[in-house]
Amino acid sequence: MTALSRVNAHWTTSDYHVSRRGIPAVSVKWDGEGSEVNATSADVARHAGVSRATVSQVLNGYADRFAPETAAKVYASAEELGYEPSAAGRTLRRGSSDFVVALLPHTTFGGHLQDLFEQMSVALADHGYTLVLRIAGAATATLDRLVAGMKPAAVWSFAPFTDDERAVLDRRGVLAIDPPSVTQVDHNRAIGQLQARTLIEHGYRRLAFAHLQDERHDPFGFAREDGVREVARQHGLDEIDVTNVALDLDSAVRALDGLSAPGVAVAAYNDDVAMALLSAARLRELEVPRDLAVIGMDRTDLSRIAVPRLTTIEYDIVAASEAGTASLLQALGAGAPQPAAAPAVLHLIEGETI
Amino acid sequence: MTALSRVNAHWTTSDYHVSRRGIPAVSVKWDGEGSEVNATSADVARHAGVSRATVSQVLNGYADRFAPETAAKVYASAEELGYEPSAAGRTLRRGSSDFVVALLPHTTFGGHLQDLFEQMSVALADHGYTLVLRIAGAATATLDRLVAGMKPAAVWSFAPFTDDERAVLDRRGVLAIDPPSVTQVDHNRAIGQLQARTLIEHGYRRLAFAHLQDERHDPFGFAREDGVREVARQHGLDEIDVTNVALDLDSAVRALDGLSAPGVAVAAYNDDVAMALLSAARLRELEVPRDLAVIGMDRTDLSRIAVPRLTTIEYDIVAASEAGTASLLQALGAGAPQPAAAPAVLHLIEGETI
DNA sequence: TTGAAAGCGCTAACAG
DNA sequence: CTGTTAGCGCTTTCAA
Repeated sequence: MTALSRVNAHWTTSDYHVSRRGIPAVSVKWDGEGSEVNATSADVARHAGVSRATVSQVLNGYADRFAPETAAKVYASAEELGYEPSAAGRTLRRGSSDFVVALLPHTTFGGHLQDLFEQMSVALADHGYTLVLRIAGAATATLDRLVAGMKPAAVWSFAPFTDDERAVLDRRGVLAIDPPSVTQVDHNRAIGQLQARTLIEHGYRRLAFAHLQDERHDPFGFAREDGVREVARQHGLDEIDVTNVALDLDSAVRALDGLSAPGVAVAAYNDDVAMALLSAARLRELEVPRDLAVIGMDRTDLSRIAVPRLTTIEYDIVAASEAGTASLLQALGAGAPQPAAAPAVLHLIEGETI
Repeated sequence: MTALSRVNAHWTTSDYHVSRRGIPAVSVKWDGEGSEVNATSADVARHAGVSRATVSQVLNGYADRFAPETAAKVYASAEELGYEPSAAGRTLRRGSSDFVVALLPHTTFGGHLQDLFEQMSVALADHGYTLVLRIAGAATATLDRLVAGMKPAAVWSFAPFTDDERAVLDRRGVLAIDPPSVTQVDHNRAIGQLQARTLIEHGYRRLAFAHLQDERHDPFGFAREDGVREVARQHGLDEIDVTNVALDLDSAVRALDGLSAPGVAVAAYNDDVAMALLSAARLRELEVPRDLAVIGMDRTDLSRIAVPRLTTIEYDIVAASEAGTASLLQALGAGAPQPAAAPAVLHLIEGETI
């Protein structure tokens, strides 16, 4: 995994390489040479000796209305010509396209997000949908253009829609799918709860939560904090401390100084925050975990490399995404059977920091 | 920045929230109540008291062919009705859409990539294009479907296209833009050179390069290694050592043991690799930078938090992306003036590890 | 069991 | 200066 790894090439304008193959003036000959480009359904029909209507029907799942050999001819013809239906034509006729737009959250954009989208891409492709991605934070005006222009079958978001996004999607009448904030909160709460329970099991009685202090909007931190607090109360502990950590050493040291360490056990928003606190502890010559205990969240590669290794929680994004995909397909009316039960997605990763 | 931060919510199928606003049967009344959804150019024309052709012309940059007040009526009408042209209709007519597909490299997917795409989104939107993202590396069959169906104005890639991708794009006759591998190599070479020069300026005479050993394809490492080697030779140093580091402690320790430290100065593929080596050095009780010098690449947040702070190189992705966007627009025929000179994109970040 | 015809929204050529 | 017309590729009645 290379969650940390950044993009790392650069170029100048003149360095780019542009190519476009000559587009043949007429689309299809008699299968003359090599595979053809951009065959239309009319081409397929002619090649198969049937009408365009027949091609359309057969290729859209109504093959059983036709004689088997007719259907076979159509399939063969489409295959030979490398036919892919034009999204434009179909969209125009049907009123909405087969594209599904997924909004990429700007907040969390780790290395594993692509695994999620890859899983979704494949699952959706099986049902004839094509997944495209959009940066969520980008101006909602361009979202409006995208939705109005592309007429996607659905817009899906990993994080709850902002009010602006919601307004645009409603106005354009597009199927909009996001996790309702309530549940999102509950699940993030579960993360906080797991962190707190783990700390308490290890004997800690003074808990704290360290937020990531970031310029970007953080939709998750407060729910996690609540999860920690809740468990602390259930165990009759003192009210938890709450602090903010930006990803620089000064900020981490300041946060640590405010924490009335030694002896406190911190649930960190994520592994970055946890690592920052560990560095701060080292500067202050606190011993981990004796003087300061820390549990992270995410199981980044670097958290495993740290000395001592960070105790953290792993989130199985692929397992989680399968559930998300299922709900998306269900909303689209593509009868995906529901998975029997939600799979476990949270795993405690042992380290030496608690 | 939260390059490290992973996605961190989870959900089950039943948790998702689905909504679709009722779509009005008829698109436009006499501007009766609130803004209308999905007005067509015919609606705009009727509302403005002109023909559809006039609307089309005015809205596509030929307003000067008409009387000023006619154009004004059209603009006002479109505005009032919230008109966004249908991509499907336009695509059908024109043969290609206004979408530009950007392929997301699977290899490097750091937190800053979204800044790049945001910059591109805005720049393209100014010229009437809409950027959508695709995970590269996902089955090329779905790329084929996407290209054949969406008929994008261009497909742009940050990393050179694979042969499969190139074949699909050629076959569909779509404008394909990627950095040619030669230049890509040269620029990565510049990164290696800068690392080596920096180490040498600090007095080191025995250099090494540490690759990231990763399951994913690494298109950049070898060029960087070459850059380091080249500078080492120019300065008459011994041949450089080369090693591989996976992102776990065992691997890093093994690599370090093979390096004939103490005394060696390592140019790391990226900050992750550098951090792994620093952890290994700590385990082996080597003192940094006396026994082991390390320079990274990327300037991750955690590299700044490390004690001692990592000396590294920052890559200004937004400056770099501007050049990329310019070349894209140029290829699209949207006459973007070339930036005068390529901006500096590589910056040395001082730390205490060399 | 299959085909003919209409029309989705748009733009380009041409006519007035 | 502006409008009429045709047709991009597809799917969906409806008729044969």
